[in-house]
Amino acid sequence: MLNVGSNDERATPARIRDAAISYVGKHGWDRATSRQIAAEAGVPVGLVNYHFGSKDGLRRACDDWVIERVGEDKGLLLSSGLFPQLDTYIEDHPELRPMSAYIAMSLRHGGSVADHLFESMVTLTKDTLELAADAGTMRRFDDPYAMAVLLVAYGAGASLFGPTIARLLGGTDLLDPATYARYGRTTIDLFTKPLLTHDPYQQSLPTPNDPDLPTPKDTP
Amino acid sequence: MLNVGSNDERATPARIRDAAISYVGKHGWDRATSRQIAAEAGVPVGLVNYHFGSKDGLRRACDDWVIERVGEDKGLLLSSGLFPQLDTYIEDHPELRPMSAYIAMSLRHGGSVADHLFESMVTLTKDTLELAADAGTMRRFDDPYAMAVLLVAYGAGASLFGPTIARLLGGTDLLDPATYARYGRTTIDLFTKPLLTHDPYQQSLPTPNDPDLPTPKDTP
DNA sequence: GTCTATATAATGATAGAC
DNA sequence: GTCTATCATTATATAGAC
Repeated sequence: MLNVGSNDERATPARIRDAAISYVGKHGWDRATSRQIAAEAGVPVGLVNYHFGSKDGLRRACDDWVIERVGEDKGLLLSSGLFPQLDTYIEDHPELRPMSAYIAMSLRHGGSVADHLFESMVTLTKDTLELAADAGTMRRFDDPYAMAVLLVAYGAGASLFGPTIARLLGGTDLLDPATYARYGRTTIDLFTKPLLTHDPYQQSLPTPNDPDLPTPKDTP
Repeated sequence: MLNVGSNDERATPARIRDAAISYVGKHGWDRATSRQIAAEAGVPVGLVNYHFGSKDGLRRACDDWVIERVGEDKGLLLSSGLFPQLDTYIEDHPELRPMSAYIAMSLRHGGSVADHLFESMVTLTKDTLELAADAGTMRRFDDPYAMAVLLVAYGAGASLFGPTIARLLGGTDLLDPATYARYGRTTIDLFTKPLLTHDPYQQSLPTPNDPDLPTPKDTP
């Protein structure tokens, strides 16, 4: 029987998996229940465990599927929430939105998806830095890999706290034009002119006024 | 009766609250159960709801308590996980470790503690930037508040992904000397020399080699 | 493969003895 | 205030009819 009369021609395991990705992207695995996922997929609870063995089996299947899709689709990787600037890719590919939300939720909670994604993004960023250096838009670094790791972590912070950043900057969404203008201007300001006036690895810093207030980028 | 013979002279509500902060710092509120928290506090389950009404009441009490403590102790704010460089404060004040873990968990999941902490850290960072500018160790910015917001978000990303960063940099803990040396060197490298060679708000960027690979710090 | 019905365990919350 | 015992609900997982 080939799902005659159904309003969704995908195979049942795929429907359940996609429903799980969509629901977990909104609520996370901890709050998600097998019943809710089954309801979203339009199947009874029993089928979930029939096809995936257990809730944890479903989670592994979702993680593997997302990791596979991220490996195939560079656009999905770029819109994975590791750099807020790149989230606009989703607007042209709305079918990727549930998976992007699932990835963002995975980044919050950690696990294999977060690890795999972070590493992929580091590799891509390192390559991008080299291309930018070749093109002359960016300088080169002593430790390009470590620099890519740092930049991905920074981008992840900006992405995870995007709503908070937007609110403090006077907007509701970081990608709203007025809010993003201020955000982008600040980013450019930070990276076009040196932040620190001295390199503490070459000469000692002048003593700050208040030793109890270490500068955020100070070294121990 | 004043807890005669008990091995903990604190009042019972405080014991339950501290046990909740400790347990939730490790597992998060979703996975934490009233029974586990009560067991850690050495009291039966009934007492939890007697003193706090419900699990959600206990959560509100913990959040309020942490926010209050963060307002009183600047060191706790600085070691709240929003800048990995500052976590060393915990080593001198190990009694703050459970609350620091609770704060880190709150940052992952959002909520009132995360919002309050982020805003406090922005204010402190903005003041610190001004002090550093006065001392001559840092330049000044067109939009100091937005710059503080951006730097706190970046620091939060570095903190939340600290274990991942450490692993990719060849270590196990970001604060291990060898690992932190590489991390610190990269941070200094990033902030002592300009990253971008052109300011796109003043002149157009040269076309990159691959238009599908936007540079991480590009503007829309 | 799909469904209904159920088994088993754990949860938040409460009642009542002391 | 503190404890034991229990309620009602909900979760995951499974058994068995079709």
